[in-house]
Amino acid sequence: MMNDLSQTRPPSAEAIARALTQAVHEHRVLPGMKLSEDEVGEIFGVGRTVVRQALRALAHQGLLTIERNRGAFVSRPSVKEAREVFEARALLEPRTARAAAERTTAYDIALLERHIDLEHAALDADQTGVALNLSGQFHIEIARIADQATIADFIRQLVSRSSLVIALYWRRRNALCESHAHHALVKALRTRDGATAEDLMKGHLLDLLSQLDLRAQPDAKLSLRDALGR
Amino acid sequence: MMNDLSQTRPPSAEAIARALTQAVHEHRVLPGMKLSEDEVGEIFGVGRTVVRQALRALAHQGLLTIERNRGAFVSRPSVKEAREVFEARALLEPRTARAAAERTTAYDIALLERHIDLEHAALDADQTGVALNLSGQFHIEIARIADQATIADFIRQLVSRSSLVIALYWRRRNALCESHAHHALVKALRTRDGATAEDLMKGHLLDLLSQLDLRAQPDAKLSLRDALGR
DNA sequence: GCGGCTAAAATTGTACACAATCCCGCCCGT
DNA sequence: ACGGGCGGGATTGTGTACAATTTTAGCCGC
Repeated sequence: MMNDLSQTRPPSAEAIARALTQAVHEHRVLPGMKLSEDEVGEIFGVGRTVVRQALRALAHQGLLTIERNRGAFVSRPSVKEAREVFEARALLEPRTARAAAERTTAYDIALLERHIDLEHAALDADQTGVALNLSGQFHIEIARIADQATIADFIRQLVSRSSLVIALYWRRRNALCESHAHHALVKALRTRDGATAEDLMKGHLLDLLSQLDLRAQPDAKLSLRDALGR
Repeated sequence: MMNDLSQTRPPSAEAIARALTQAVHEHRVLPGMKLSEDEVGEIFGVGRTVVRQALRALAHQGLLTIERNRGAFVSRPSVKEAREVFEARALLEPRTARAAAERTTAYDIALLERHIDLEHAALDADQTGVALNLSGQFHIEIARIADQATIADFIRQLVSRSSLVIALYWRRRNALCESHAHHALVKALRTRDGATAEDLMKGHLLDLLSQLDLRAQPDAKLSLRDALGR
């Protein structure tokens, strides 16, 4: 699975950050893995300077944790951090969904429905990682529809960390639960029903939280590099 | 006003970021100002590498805006962004204040009251910038008391941007309004009155927002360097 | 005088070399 | 055999040189 970017021009730090982010969101790179500067640089064909920019950007976003003189590791949120992520989402997303409902256009609806279709397609193809990533982007899309760039940015970070939380604490693997919740949300948005959208989002987040197992302690020692398939 | 760090060891990127952040929060460095890498590096006695880390960190936080091949500038939030900042704060802070009320310890109360004293002292000394910074930190302190690290981080960013918004859109200069609101909040926290704390915080944020003039277009071309007093 | 073009100066972007730090295996002593 | 200390290897941290880009000043022509 060669990245087509490497053929043309040296990818920018943002491009590398995006690629790594997607890999983490799709659970191809798991919490605890180390991202060596040399390794990443060689993979993407850039010097360490650019890699460091990307890694530090992801660290500021909470996706990576940089330990001085040790390197960058995919974050492993503690149980407390996991709860905090969903508590923050509970504060931000329901109201945002309500605001989105009052601003949704027909084009937005089409986009969201197409998004859900992609989720289904990924699930049918047994690409749960891809489906999970799309599922997260659905929430970001709603924040975008609400026309709240600042909040959307926060939600993006929270969804990102949620991906880590799910990787660590998810209970069972059959993740086909979300589809209906998302579909119901789209319906509420289509009918401009802000109150329902807010309630649905709140319930949806509680649902997600309830499917986590926040007792166990995470542990893992993981290899690397081939998880990206390179 | 020499920074005592420069005498001992080269300050870290975090230290530089903190110093710059404080300077911006205290309105000694104003929105639109350019932060040249060489200049900052010379001031703090470090190479550009470390400066870049600090600048990029602040950019990720929203305090600076980095334009490629042009440099780092203190962000100048648009009117829309200004509204978004306070809308995000309205979502996060009231609930957080309620949570804080239910967890406040006697030590926290003492800390907050001492904090308010410092605000008063700064105001009496006509150091409105310092007072403003302390006023912002008060909000961060409440998030810390609520024991919500994730949300506290978001609030920290929002308070930071609020400082920029105030620099651009503040209506009148006599900023002695906050003291009472903060004092009332502490009282609610002391009595473990979460509902009142939530209401007070909500009102306080609306109050702040109402004192902004969000019609005018900001513009300024500002000198630099001596604003830091170096 | 004014607009556009050109070149030089200044500033940021990137890579690389070297220093600092950490990790791990080895060795030695008990 | 086991624990502590030591040293080699590997990885990250930082400064610096050079490349790319932008900006600005100067100049010419109109």
